[in-house]
Formats: sequence, C-alpha cells, structure tokens
Amino acid sequence: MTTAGPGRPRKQQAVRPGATARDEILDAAAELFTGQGFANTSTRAIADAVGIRQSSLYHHFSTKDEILGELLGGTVSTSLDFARAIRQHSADAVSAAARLHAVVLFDGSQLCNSRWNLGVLYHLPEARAEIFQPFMAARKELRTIYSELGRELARVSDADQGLGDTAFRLVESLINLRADGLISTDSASTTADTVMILAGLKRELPAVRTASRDLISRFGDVPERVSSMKSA
Amino acid sequence: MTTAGPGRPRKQQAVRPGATARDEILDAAAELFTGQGFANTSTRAIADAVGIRQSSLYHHFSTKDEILGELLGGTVSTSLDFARAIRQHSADAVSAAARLHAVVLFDGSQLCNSRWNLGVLYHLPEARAEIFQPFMAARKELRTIYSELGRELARVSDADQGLGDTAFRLVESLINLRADGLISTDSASTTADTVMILAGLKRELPAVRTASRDLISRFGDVPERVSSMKSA
DNA sequence: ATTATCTATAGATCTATAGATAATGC
DNA sequence: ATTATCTATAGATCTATAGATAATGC
Repeated sequence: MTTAGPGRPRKQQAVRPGATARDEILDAAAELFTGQGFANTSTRAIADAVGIRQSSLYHHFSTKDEILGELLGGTVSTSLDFARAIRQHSADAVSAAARLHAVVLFDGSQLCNSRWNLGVLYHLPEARAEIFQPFMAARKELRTIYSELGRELARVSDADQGLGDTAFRLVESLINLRADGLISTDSASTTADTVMILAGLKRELPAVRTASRDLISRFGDVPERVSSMKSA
Repeated sequence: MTTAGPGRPRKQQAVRPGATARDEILDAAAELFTGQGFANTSTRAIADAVGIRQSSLYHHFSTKDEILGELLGGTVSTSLDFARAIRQHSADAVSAAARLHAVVLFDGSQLCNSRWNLGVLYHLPEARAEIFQPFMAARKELRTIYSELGRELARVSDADQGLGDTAFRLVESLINLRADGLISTDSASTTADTVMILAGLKRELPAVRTASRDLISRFGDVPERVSSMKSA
C-alpha cells in the first residue's frame, strides 16, 4: 500500500502493478500496444486501463509517441548491454560457442519471459518513424554483435559465415511464436541449442551449455519468469 | 492501354499496375498497409494513391476490412497449395529432405519476391480479428505441414524433432529481413540450405538441391522476381 | 439501364490543450 | 506553492452513406 502523495487523488483506484502512476501507464500501454497495435490504441483506452481520465495522461507524457518511445527503449537495452559485455570479454577465456549460445539464451529469455510481448513493438509500423531511430539503431547494433560472434565461431568450427544472422533471426522469431501462443518454458534454450547444432557442435552441447550458463551468471541474469505473463 | 468501359471516367488517370480499378486499389492498399500498417492507412490515402475519390473505393469494396481480407487471402494460398501437393505426393518417390527443402524454398521465394512484402500483413494486430480467422487458419495449416515434413525427415536422419517448426520460423523471419531491407537474391535458397544443414545433411546438399528444384518445377513455380519489388 | 465515378456530409472518433479542483508539504 | 488529478472542448481526422453525374451498351 503506497502512502498518498501530493496531488488530487483518483476517483477510481488503480489495479495496475507499478510504483508510480507513470509505471502503471506504461504497463497498460504495453499490454494494449502489443495486443492491438499503436494506432488502434487510443489514449482513452490506456487511461481507462489505468483508471484515470484520458487527459490526465498528459501530465506524465507529453505525447502518445513518447509512451511508445519509453517502451521501445526499455526492451533492447538489457540484451544489448549483455551482448556488449560478452563481446568485450576476451574470447580466449571462454569458447566462441559459449559466447554466442549465451547471447541467444539471454536475449531469447528476455523476449519469452517479459511480462508483455514487447518484442512486437519493433514490428509495429509506427516504430519505423524518424523519432524512434535511436531504438532501431540499438537493435541494429545488437544484430551486428550477433554477426561478429557468428563469424568468430565460424573461424574455429565448420559453421557457415552467416551463423550469427541466422541466430538473430531465430531469436526474433520467438516474438512471433509468443504472439501465436506457441511458446514453452524452454523455447529460448532450445533456440540456443539449435544454433549450436547448426554450427556442427551437437556433440559438444553439454560443455557449451555449462560454459554459457556460467557467462550469463557472470554478466547478466536470465530474467525470472514473471507470474502473470501474457502471450499478447 | 485498356479500352474505356462503362461508367464515369476518372478526372485523373491512374499509374498503378492492374487490369481493373479493383486491382489498382489492391495494389495501392498492399503498398500502404505493408509500409504504414492498416490503422495508419486511411481510405483517403488509398484512393489518392489510385487516383480516385475516397468514396469511390466503396463501389469496389464495402468496408476497409474487406480490402485487407482480400490481400491476406492472396498470400498464403499459393504456398499452402504447394505444400499440400508436396505432402500428397508419396514420400517414397523422393527423399524427405528434398520435400522440406522444396517447401522452404518455394514459400521463402514467395515472401522474398512478391511485389510488396505482404507477409507483414500477418503480423498486423488487425489481422488477429475474428473476421480474418480463415486466413489465420490457412497459415496454421501451412505450419502443420512444415511440422509433418520435419518429423518425416527426422525419422530418416539424425535431425531434431522440432526441425519443421524451426524451418517455419526461419521462413517467417524472411519477412522481417525484407522489412529491414536486408534481403538478397539468394535469401530463400540459403534459408532452405540452412534447414538441411540443421538436419545434418550438409554433405548431401547438392543432391537435395537438385531433387528439390525438380519438385518445384513439377508442383509449382518459383515466382519470377518482380521488377519493381519494394522492401516495405 | 447499368456502371463507375463524383460531391457533400453525417456521425463518430481521437489527440492535445485550457483551466478548475483537491490533495500534500513548507 | 506544488502536484496530480478532474471537466470541457477545439480542431482534425476518418469511415461510410446519399444522391448527382457522365460515360457505355442495349
């Protein structure tokens, strides 16, 4: 129970998770944008889902675009940070295979286990607008790291040059899988394993898995499965 | 140059491909829906792109939804027909590998080479509406055939059980690749080859490719690369 | 008479702003 | 005084319908 702060209290009490009204708005917008799209979601619908009046949104955000921008920003950043850390880490210490496996597993777990299927936001036509260029650039950088890791692995195995790109595509497809309600608890880890098989490392899989999980526990954390996860 | 039919002529002449006004409308709608989304595309914008008045659209289609439905229908059907034919065909005559390879190559070529990137329509939030259930069902059937072909191949190779699903995911990701402008002339065929490598058939690849192309020339045709293909 | 366009518009949104109101904390 | 809500509304859409107009073909 949060103590009442300054400002006029709502007539209707909210049932949204989130410490602040701003967080509640973002949670409601995430649900609606991922489920129905941006253009189909009116500011009134967001406000209704939070339990405030439509115009009250504009105390927290100055435009509807700003809400989408906030959500877009929150999604790649975690995976990108992890991928950067992995790239930074010297390749000698740990096998190239484990590095790619770890990035796929971490990124995939983000997409599978977040409260809302925020990955779909990247495929919304609205996200291609000029204003959201920074977020698209972040996603592009993540893709580049996948490519690099793939090339490194191809150097020490008989994998194809395009392995990193294929890995990125498979991870992205988890978004569609989730949107279609076809995700299971191990979708992310089987995806990571699939990439290793593609690299011809089926036999080495147990060792790679161990090294991968070690990397994740050092440089990031596989996010907890959120209790009220939705497929939307 | 089409001869003038009955009906009042347009003030402005159209520059759209298509034999009939209806076809021109569908072409314009395909461009706009795939590029900006359904909700972001006004009926006025479609009409402008065709060179008619907004209200004139309603002579050819009774709702905006109907236009989307028409486009959705045209997309899976070709690939689904081909996949059904391949499934029908006895598995003895040709290797299980070639069958899956052929479906991936054919379906992937459709997605890569169609005039507009119509695959994105399936990811539009609007496509999930009740009215479009039949089109989603067709896509689901296609996915099922992928699964079956994957299981058959797994039986005679050391591939994973989920090979068909992975193949479907990789083909679908061609849509995203194209939307990001990252597609090349051989994206579809390298995707098909990737699936074979995943099945552990790297060595057999040349033979599989030959058998696959044979299947395609018998049961379908890899669509011609359309001259004015757009990445949108 | 039929077909395909046009002009004009009703009715329903939807975003964002202006300004009032009710709480807190100094 | 500051903060967060509220009511009310301007202005800009957007979809779909009604009915006029201009061509063709019988």
